[in-house]
Amino acid sequence: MTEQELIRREALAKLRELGVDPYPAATFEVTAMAADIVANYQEEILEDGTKNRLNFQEVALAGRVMASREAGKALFMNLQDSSGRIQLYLRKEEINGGKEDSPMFDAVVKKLLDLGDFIGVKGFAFKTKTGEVSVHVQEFTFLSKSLRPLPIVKRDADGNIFDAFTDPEARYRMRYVDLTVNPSFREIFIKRSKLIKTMRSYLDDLGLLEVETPVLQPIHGGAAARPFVTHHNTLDTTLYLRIANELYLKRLIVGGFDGVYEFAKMFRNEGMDRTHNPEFTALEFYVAYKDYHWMMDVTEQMLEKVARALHPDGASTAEFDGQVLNFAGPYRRLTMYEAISEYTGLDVETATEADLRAYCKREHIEIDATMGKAKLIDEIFGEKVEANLIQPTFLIDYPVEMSPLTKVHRSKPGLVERFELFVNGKEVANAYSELNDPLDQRARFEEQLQLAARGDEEAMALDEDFLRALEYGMPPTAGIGFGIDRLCMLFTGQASIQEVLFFPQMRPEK
RNA sequence: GAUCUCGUAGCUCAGUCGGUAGAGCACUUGACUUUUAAUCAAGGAGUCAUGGGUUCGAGUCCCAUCGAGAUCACCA
Repeated sequence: MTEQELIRREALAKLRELGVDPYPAATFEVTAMAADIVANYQEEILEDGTKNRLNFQEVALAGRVMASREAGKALFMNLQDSSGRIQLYLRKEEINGGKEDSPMFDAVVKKLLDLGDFIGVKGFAFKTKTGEVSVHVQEFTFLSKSLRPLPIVKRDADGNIFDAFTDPEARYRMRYVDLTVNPSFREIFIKRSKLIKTMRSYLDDLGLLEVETPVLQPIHGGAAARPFVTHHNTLDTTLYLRIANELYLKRLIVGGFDGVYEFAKMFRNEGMDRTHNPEFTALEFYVAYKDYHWMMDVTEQMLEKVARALHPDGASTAEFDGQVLNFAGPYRRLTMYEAISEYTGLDVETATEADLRAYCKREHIEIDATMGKAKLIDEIFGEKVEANLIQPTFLIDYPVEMSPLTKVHRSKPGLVERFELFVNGKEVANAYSELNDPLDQRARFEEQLQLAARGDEEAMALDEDFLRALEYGMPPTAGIGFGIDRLCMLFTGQASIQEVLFFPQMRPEK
């Protein structure tokens, strides 16, 4: 144990000796928040020059002590609650309750109270002679003793920051410390909550039903990714943590719900980097009797609402890496073929597989012999186009081979009715006119099985029960999935997914 | 998975050519009845990520391991 930790444990023991419970059980009734007092305290100066305090004259606050400045028989502290910080002013005679021999001020407050401890105070708001709104404490209660020193960040009058707690490893492993001492990171998570709340309320207004579907699945369908595998003892069977919930949500459309949505944790047993975490959050929703054109309109409306809800001035924009992204619709709609033509000059519609291979070779795009035309197109898109799609852009009409759950295009042979939304060069949503032809769906699954047989680890598994559901009949349906973490990154200006997850995956300590 | 960078006090960091481990904040003791990065005085605090090697001598050089970050690869 470090010296400072030992000192705190001794302080804990001494508090108990003095009859102060460091961890009391009783409710402490909080009646005011720090930020509210600081923002709204009012006083007036009367004609005779005396001050008249107008509000917050009986307040009770609770929080952590984040700074302490002794001044003889008085003491200033900064108290931090969930709303922010406020200065406290304590005087010996009041804290001691007028009793000469009381240990409360000299022993308890000045010696045994440490930075990071939780306290409750009662008193009245006032302005110090330097003009800072503060609370004059008349009653003081210990609420919880902290046994480890917090890496408290200091800030001077000009806003310069000292000793910022910045080590990413320590911040992610001890998010509780990060959140306590780094208020700017708190804001990211508040925005995340607001983003989800805005989406949920938009979908509720559309009349969709929020549902829950299994995380433990016997067949990991709906996407192409390596799953986490687990085992159920009673059933003695292998189960997978879901890589997607798409096939379950569609079963609910089959069952007669016209619109369903789920905010769902997904699990993919793949690499980690600044845009991938093994578990991440998706929003998926499916609406009967709609197509992907309708879904593009809805996406524009929803994201504009989100942008305005998160922007401090209610604007439809977000700033990322110096770029101003505008989420007000309509977004640019570009077919896959148009996009490639625009950024490479290639006409992929008429090009042969050999033409595309030659192009990739010339442009040093890595390919292998097993790739068909569709896969080559996808590679070229990824290398040459994707990074250019900064403002929200719908990329539409993909080759059928890459989209086993998507309905074939109503007029363009070889393509499917699919779009992906790109923002800042990254995919943030993926949507289809859902494939509801059960025979076509079976054929597509079988193609995937052939890919798997050829060694494609990410080919989609065949789900007999899902096919049975489609055979009973699914109405025409539009569906979409959003990467919530990546949206959060965009709206909070964060380059790393770890900054928008409370507890990003880390290697075990030690 | 590959490459690069990093790991020193609770936090942020310095540490020269290989020669007794440093600073600020935090902490301890004392002073101070409106301070605010409070101030002033004194003091304590370290398995230099871990293990090995080279050397008379390693925080420093070499190797391995662990952890983190970045870039790349992979990845709906």
